[in-house]
Amino acid sequence: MTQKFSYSLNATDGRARTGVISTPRGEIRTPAFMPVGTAATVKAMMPESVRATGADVLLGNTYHLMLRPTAERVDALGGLHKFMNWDRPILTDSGGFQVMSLSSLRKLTEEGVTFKSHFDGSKHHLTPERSMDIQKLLGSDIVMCFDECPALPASEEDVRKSMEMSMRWAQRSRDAFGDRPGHALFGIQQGGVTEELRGISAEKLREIEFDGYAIGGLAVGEGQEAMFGVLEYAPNMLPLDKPRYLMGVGKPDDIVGAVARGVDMMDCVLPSRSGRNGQAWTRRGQVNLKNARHADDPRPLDEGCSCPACSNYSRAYLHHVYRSHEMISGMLLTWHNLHYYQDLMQGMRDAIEAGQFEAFQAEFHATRAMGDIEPV
RNA sequence: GCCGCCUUAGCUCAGUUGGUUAGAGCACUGGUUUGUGGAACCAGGGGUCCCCCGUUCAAGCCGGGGAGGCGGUA
Repeated sequence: MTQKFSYSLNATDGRARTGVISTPRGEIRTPAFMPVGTAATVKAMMPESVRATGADVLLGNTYHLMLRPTAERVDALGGLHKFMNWDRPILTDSGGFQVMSLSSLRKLTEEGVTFKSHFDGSKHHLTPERSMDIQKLLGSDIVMCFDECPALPASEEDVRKSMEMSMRWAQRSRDAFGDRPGHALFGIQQGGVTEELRGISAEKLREIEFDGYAIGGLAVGEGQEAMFGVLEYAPNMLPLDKPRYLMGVGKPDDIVGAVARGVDMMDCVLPSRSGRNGQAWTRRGQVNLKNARHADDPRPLDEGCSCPACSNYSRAYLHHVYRSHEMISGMLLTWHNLHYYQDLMQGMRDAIEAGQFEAFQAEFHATRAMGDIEPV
């Protein structure tokens, strides 16, 4: 018999919580950070290296894989896990984020969204039903509802209308998903930065019933203060006994703040994208390896880090290979960034289970406040 | 020696029939990235336009002289 998808809560400390999501493809320790592998790869990383950083689950993307290589081709080749050589859980975004990020390339109606491919101009119709179909073809373990992610700032009226449509799409997604043991469907709360709208959205999602609940529509221009404001109440509107996923977040301090407010899962392109662009995230904050001050620095990026970039290479080397446009630059920094993010998650899980999360946060902020090490 | 071509930012080069504060790419100095259209993007610093003389209201551009460089030829 197929193992079911389930979530169990382990420990709480304040509003922060640890738990485990069980799937037929393995367990996900929460709070979890999920590296983003949009196009069937975490850019610049081998899957075994991603795993070595401590990741339990990856993201894939409906829109991008639909265009290329197409969901049907992935299906014919044995599914996304086999295709990309990652046998652990995969969460797929529904294409809802692209409704915003590719707004100049699409038309939106109640029925769904028509995208004009940035590759060849061909038209692709994405509806809740089609998004469910694609995510099924991909073999996704955690399927996301098709929603509209509106950019902020926006008028409350626009956010309300958008949220209401996303809730109708959530029902259509639920209906189309059907009964798929071992696979999960997550609803996505919308409502911008308005508590009332977030409440209406949460109520609707709970009524439909999902295997997990995402908080969507944040980190889209509102700023950290406003986002934390929403997180003061949004997680509490969602069921206690299901995972809560804050979509698209974020920077390390966003992540710590979100976990403190009861979030269980997050994803973000930042560690991987920054890595390819010469930027590192460390315990002492953001470090730009492009900067001239690293050129003669024999010290590691972060001497407290055990990743390959920090164990085997100097800042001077990381600086050199970035400036030389060598591919290993993106590889090493992406690895470091993902390793740091996973270290951070493990640190939070340990602290929560030990009832020390407040002290952990104080230490986290104190270390960052020190700033990066002085130049040699 | 003679003939031809060239000389504009650190580098490689654009610069209309003379007309505002002389541009680009790369390099340099920084910054930004939040459910990836991104090994991306943004901003900034930097120039006796080889030198001198002339013509002109006005010269990177036209004329003369000189200095470097490249090529050809004795």
